[in-house]
Amino acid sequence: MSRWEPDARGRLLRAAIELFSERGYEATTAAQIAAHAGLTKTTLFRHFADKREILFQGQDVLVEAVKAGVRGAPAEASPMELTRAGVASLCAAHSEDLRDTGRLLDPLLAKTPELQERATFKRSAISEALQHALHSRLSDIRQAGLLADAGVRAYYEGYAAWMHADGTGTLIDSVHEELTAYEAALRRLVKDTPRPASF
Amino acid sequence: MSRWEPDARGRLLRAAIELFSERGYEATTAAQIAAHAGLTKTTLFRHFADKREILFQGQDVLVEAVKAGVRGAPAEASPMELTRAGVASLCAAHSEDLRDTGRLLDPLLAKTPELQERATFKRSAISEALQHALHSRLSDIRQAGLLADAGVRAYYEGYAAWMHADGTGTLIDSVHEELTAYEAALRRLVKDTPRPASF
DNA sequence: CCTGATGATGTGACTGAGTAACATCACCGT
DNA sequence: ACGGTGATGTTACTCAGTCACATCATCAGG
Repeated sequence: MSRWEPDARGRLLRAAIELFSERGYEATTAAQIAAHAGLTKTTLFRHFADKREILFQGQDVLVEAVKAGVRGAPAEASPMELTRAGVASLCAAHSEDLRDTGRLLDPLLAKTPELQERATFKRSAISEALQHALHSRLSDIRQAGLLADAGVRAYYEGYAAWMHADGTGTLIDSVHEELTAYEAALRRLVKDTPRPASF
Repeated sequence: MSRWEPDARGRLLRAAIELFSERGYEATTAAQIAAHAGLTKTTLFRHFADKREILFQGQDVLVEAVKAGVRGAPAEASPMELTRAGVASLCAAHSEDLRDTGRLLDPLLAKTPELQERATFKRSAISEALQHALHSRLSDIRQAGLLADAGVRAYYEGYAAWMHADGTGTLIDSVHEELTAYEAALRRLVKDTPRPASF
């Protein structure tokens, strides 16, 4: 299977992270990334649709994972449990070095609006997938939307907490914890809000 | 105040919409847009940071509006009422021809991923602004997040409904209606979910 | 061991987005 | 009339991304 140097995509990812971290995203040329990975600009764009996509490769997997997670949930699952199943499947879909990669990616995202835009788009794709999956099991499209938002929030914030933590906790535990907190916040919200909230 | 032909930004917007609708986004050159508006490519990029931004000009106003709306809400307002104040202010921040512009923009967005990405980014900017504004009045950051998501959902869906409707209803009514529906969905969600929603 | 098919890569040339330096021109106040 | 200011035009440039074509490493089969 493997001819030439294997794992061109992985090499390009590492090269991109390294160069972006040194010189910044805009100051790094696509040709430089390719050369640093022992390839050419043309080959780079054979693997990725554009420069940003190097860093966000494999996010499509997450969209599929979240759908599969909801689809695979037991028939008697409550709306919240369906959401949990979706984000749990999301967590399981990652590779092991996500923590290290994430730690390198995080500061880059923080200072590069162009990358934030792509990250936001990927997040919304996951959110939409989760919403549609939930909708097919819930009938109420608005509940599906609210749960999708809550689930994706819990996922991203659980991920951030897990990434920055030194401990040996797992991603999925961190996300579950976050989702539980969101569920509680939601309960408090409804309880404390007067019924006729008109105007 | 007005020298030369006035309202360069508006002319560029109309030119862009027209050409994008005819030939598509990618097939339209920045120079063509500029020429169609009686300007030059350089001048176009003096007004807008990039090609997409022509269509999304003025969205910064919305971010400010949502902040101001929450800030201006009465001290005794409930969380849901704060959210309502934010999105109401959002609705009020629009120009009158939004309906027509939106109807032209909508099909473009539907078939141009590059534009969807920017639209998603703008939406997330509004959502973040709403969340921060709510957080400063609510202390619970997770409630702020959930409410921001619900509010922005109601805003965008209310907007879509209002835009496609032939009637003479107002934007704010459509959005309020949507937000009420979301509040109801939220109540049902909490009521129907068993308390120990673990696993 | 040769040979042709296949698929990943390289080369060179091209279009278009976006930038920058410098020149120009319309208006406005004096 | 005159000078200042700000919006625009001109020209040339870098870089992202594309395309047609050439190359080369591997593998299957003779």
